Amino acid sequence: MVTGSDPLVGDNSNNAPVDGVQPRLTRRSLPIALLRARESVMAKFRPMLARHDMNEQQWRVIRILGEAGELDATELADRALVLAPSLTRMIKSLKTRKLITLRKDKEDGRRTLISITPAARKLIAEISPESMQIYRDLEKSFGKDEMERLLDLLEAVSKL
Amino acid sequence: MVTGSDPLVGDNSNNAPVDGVQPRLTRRSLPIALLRARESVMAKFRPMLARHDMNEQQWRVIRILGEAGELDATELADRALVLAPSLTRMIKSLKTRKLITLRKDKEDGRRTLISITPAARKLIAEISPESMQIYRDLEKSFGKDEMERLLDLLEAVSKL
DNA sequence: GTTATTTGATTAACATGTTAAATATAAGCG
DNA sequence: CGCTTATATTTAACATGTTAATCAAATAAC
Repeated sequence: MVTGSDPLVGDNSNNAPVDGVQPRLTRRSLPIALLRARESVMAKFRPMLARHDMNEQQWRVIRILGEAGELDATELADRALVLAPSLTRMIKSLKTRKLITLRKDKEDGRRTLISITPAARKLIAEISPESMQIYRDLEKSFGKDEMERLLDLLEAVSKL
Repeated sequence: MVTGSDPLVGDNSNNAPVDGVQPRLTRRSLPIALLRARESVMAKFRPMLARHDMNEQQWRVIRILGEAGELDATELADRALVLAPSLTRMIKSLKTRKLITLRKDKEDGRRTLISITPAARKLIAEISPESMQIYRDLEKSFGKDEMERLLDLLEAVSKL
C-alpha cells in the first residue's frame, strides 16, 4: 500500500524519475569522471598560467613548439590537442604577442611552419619551474605509484 | 668532437630546444593524458548524440535533470560540470526546443527551478540504450576491472 | 528597520570547441 | 598537359569555456 507521505513512492511533485531505468548513467560515468578529474587538476595550474597571461591551450602550443622545434600547423594541432580552426585563431594572437613566427614551407606551399621566438623561450623558462612544482605537489599528495598507474590506464584508454 | 652532420648536436636549424631542460613536460603529463583520454572516449559517443541533435553538455544537463528531477540552476550547473554563464545560454536554447521548463522558486525569488518535459524524457529513453551499448562495448574492450580501477583513481584525483 | 553584505542568475567580452564549407596547393591519372 | 582527387589551412557560424561586471533578491549587521 502506498501513502502520500512516503518519499520513495510519493506524488513525484518534483518531477523526479519514476523508476531506476537508467543504470549507471551519471554515477561512475567515465566521460564525466574524466572531465571532473581534469577540472580538478587544471584548477591547480590555471591561476599560475593566468599570472603569465596564458591559458591552457596557449601553454600547450608554446610548450610543444619549445620541445619539438618548428612544426607545421597540422602536426602542431595534433600534438597540442587543439582543432585546426582553433589553432588558426591562436596563431594570430600568438603572432601579435610576438611569441611565434611563421614561414611558408618551400617544398609544399600549403604548409605553414611555426616556431617560437626567444621571448617565448623566456616565458617557458619562467613557467616551467612553477609548473613542475605544482606537478610535484600533485604527485606527492596523490602518490607517485598511483600517478603512474593512472597514467598507464589513461594511455590505454586513449588507444581504444 | 662535433661534426656539422651529426643530427644530435648539429646546427639546430629547425629551432629545436638545445638541451633536455624540460623534464616531463609533455611526456606523461597528467592534464594532457586526461584530455587525450577524454577525447578518445567522447569520440565514441559524439556521433550518436549528434544524430539526436545533442552535444555533450546538453546531454549531461538533460540526463541529470532526468535523474534528479527539478533542480535550481546553480545545483544543475554544478552537477553537469558546466559554468553558470554557459548554462544560462543552454537554458534558452533547451527551452526553445521545449526540452525543459522553468519556474521561479516561491521561497527564494533569486532561484530558477528547472525541470525536463515529457519530450525530453522521450529523448532520454531513445538515447540511453544507445549510450549504454557504447559504454558496454567500451567496458568490454578495456576490461571491466581496469575500468573500475580507472574510475577509482579518477575519483581520487577529483578530490585532491 | 535601514544599510551593507552575500548569493543566484544574467550579461558582456573574448577565447576555444565543433562542424561544414571554401580556398589554395599538391599529387595522381588518363 | 588537363582534369580529378587529396591535403593543408582558413573562414564561417554557432556553441561552450572563462573571467569580470551587473542586477535583483535574500540575509546579516548595525
